[in-house]
Amino acid sequence: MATIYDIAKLAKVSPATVSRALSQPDLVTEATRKRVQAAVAKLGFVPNAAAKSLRTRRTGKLLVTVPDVSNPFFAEIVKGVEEAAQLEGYAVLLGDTQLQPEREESYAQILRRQEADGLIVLGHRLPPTARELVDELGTAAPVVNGCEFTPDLGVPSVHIDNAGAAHVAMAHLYTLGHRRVGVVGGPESNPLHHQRLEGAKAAARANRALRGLRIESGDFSVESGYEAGKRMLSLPDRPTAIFCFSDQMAMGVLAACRVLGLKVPTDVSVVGFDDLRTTRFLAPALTTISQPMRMIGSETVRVLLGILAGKSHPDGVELPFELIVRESTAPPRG
Amino acid sequence: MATIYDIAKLAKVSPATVSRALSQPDLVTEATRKRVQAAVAKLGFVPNAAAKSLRTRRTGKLLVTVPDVSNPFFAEIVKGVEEAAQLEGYAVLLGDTQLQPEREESYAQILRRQEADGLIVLGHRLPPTARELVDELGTAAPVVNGCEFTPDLGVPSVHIDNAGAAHVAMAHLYTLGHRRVGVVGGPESNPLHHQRLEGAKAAARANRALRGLRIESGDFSVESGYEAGKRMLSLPDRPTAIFCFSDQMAMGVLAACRVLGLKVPTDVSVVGFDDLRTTRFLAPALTTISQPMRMIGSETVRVLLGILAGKSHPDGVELPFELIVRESTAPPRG
DNA sequence: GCCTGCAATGAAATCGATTTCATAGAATAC
DNA sequence: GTATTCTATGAAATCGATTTCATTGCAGGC
Repeated sequence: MATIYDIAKLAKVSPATVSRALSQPDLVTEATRKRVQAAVAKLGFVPNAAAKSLRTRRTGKLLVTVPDVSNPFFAEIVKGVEEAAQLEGYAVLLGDTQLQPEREESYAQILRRQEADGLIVLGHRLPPTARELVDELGTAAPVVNGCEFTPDLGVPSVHIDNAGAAHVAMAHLYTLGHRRVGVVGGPESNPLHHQRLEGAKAAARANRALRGLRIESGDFSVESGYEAGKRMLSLPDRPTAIFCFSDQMAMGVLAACRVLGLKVPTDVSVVGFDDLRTTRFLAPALTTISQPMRMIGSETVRVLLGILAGKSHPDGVELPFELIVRESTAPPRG
Repeated sequence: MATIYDIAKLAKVSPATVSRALSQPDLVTEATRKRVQAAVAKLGFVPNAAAKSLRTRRTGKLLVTVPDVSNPFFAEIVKGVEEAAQLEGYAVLLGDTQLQPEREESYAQILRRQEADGLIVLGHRLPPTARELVDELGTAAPVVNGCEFTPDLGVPSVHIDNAGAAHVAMAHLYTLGHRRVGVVGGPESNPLHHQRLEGAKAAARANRALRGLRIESGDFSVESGYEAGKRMLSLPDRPTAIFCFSDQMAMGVLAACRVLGLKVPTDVSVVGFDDLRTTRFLAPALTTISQPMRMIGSETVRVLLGILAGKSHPDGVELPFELIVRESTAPPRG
């Protein structure tokens, strides 16, 4: 592997000049720049990243930790992150935490070792090492949260108004005339779950239907939606509509309906959350809350790079959502 | 940030000893190791990755390039990669190429700059820089291909027998009694597409049904499956069964059937490919070829680490597939 | 014609770890 | 008891870039 010294020798200049010719071209004459470039081309020189990063204290990498990349919701956000990062000249280090604290921590260490310039956490807690960093540096800590907003995290967050979105989804069902509405939520420990549940309850209250509200929790996966759906729909006074906190769970509920011989939306209305790319192709096409996943990803990058550039964004960013009405919701029968 | 020199001073040893105490503990006495560890704990020392990597020429990172992370098929493979990598102490750099040659190339450069120890390509071509590397180093080049096997790539590959799998899927349809069978393939340029098409044709030939074979191409996405399905099913002598080269396209075909008022499997049988986690929850549950995506991911890591350890795997690995019969296939009507 | 200021360059220090080589002292061999 | 091998450690070189500081030479000001 050729080094900057080899280039220097070949171009008959000092290594310092080579460095300048490559990273700050306007500091050298046209002539030397040309000579350096020629030498670079001839030897196929590529600067060593470790050496550069050791000196400059920049790695050009952003670390993203995600509970599960194979979950299409997160995959879409990661895609947005990657896209924005690449556009800004950064590479993406991906950490799949599987919600295991040890994995979360082990990825946070990567930031401490200065193997990445910043951290994007798609999840609701900061591992100890990241916590320390945030406590030390305050709003200058290069840590941003994506999609799961919790004020006590102490880092900027990019998210939608989850309570508001849940409210809108439920209001849609109440407006159609439903009174007994089921909610398939996320894990109890999840702040998203709580925010959405708050919104859902508020809507129920506003429609004097709190009593008809039934709540089950899942883990956002199709399987858990299927199970929760079966439980809920086997009740004697089963709900006439179900609002799920993810499209995947809604898909599970749809499958549960089929198994139980219930027609959607005739017997049961179903609303999802996320608007994954495939949801509109489900049978029936799913009514859902659309959230801008790509943009959540790209905005986290923007906020993070802002912090790296010295601008702090203590409050993060709130992005818009939208209720998309498709075929899976209708007035209750009779 | 504390450095190894600070630790050395505090522990009253030389930096060399600190380094040894941390990376090769059996080279130092128990006593000094303890002193060093105490100092490390006290100062919260974390070794600088760039410095380490500059000296050792190892980064502890593997680069994965993928056409589209938000495609659940690739997301699942990436998950397998991440899992295996983390288990072996490696981190994963993720590159989403969007099939754009410039992006592919820009990621290959990362390998050249020695920002990663190896490259996993999920795709069917090597960008120029990776090509060079492979030409230079031969089977010692730390480059592995995942899922899209082409012998002329010149790098080991982890994949299933795509032609064989397509053959099995088609044979299933012919055994049910179908004669007019449609195939929704991938892009013409895609080697996977060709291998599967070969297998499909062979099956058609073996069943004397070549004439009834109709071929459309998509791009593996739901949308393209939907379009291809509509085209195919609007024909006067429409096929009674359709084999899609991805579950996503099969999902699109299912949606097309609904729009055209055709029942699956009564009017049309549909077979997918991949067995994504959600396909069994589709309506109707999809008959498909199951391929071990996670394992494809983890095996690429294993092969790659093998190469880094000096073992070459010129032939790569072929993993098993399986036909999973669910509800979307049945004998043709009448 | 001399002084000042700027542009272009080079020498050498620097980033923070690892590793080679040398050395002192302890352990073993005979 | 002496020679020899280990063991534990330290000094200094090293990885490959960037950057500070110094120097040279030339243009412009007076």
